[in-house]
Amino acid sequence: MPELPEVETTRRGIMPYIVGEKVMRVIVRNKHLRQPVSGKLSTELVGQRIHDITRRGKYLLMYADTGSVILHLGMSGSLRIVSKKTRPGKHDHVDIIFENGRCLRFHDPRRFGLLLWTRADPLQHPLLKNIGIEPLADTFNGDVLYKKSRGRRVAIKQFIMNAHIVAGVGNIYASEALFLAGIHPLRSAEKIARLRYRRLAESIRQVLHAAISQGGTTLRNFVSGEGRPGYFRQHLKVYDRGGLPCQTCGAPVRHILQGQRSTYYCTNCQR
DNA sequence: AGAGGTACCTGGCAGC
DNA sequence: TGCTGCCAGGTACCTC
Repeated sequence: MPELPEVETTRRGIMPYIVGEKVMRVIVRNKHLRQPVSGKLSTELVGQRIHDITRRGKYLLMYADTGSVILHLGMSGSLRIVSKKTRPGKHDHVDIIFENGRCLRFHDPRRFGLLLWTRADPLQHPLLKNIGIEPLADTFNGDVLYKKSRGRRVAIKQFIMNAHIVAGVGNIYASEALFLAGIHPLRSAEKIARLRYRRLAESIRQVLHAAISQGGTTLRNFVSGEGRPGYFRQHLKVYDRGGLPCQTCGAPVRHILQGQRSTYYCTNCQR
């Protein structure tokens, strides 16, 4: 479900309700996520205040008094702010309940998500310390991509979806950014010139910013922290548009599989 | 080191 | 209606 724009939308949606608030109780109904939810999450987090929520790639970091919660939504996860009296549904695995009566509810049917408690710097956690550059940071540009791509024979789409290269670009926005940049998704990363990487970096930033401004993309079931769907779906140029005419040239959008993931592109506009 | 495949898990939908 | 197979927004880990 969530790529960078959806995670960022979630972050912005939940922050006003829980930053500065004190945790009263943690309920873990199902601890079997990507890694088991540690009992320390409940024992240590209770009584602490949340000071800030940041994002690194697709990870959310909730900073509390003596440690942090590392949270990932996986393929199907979402976070909602509900009243603590709201009945939990089938896949509502974890609740973090605050003094103000609000509840941060983690919902994840496929359970590829993650909730960890750490007392150390979360950015130094093994899952996070090797994540690549933030595409929305000032330091991200085509030259960075160009340098990292030398000697990389993988297809460019898989290259930009590699979280150790760029953080947060998932399957939807990889296809979209390549379309905007006019680059064929099967092209080998090492065979793309510096100038084209500059255009690609700009396209990645552009599509991520645009998606965030629309509250992300809802294909099936993404909802923000406040329960709203994302409205970027109607702005998608190629993703999930297989067989439909390219909005630039009219040729049918092609759908292929790359590393078991769907890729969409225009054979005419992307070279 | 890089690349490719596999595993984790549930639900929805198309096709029979 | 019900079964089967495939697909889905992610990523870590294994092998070669």
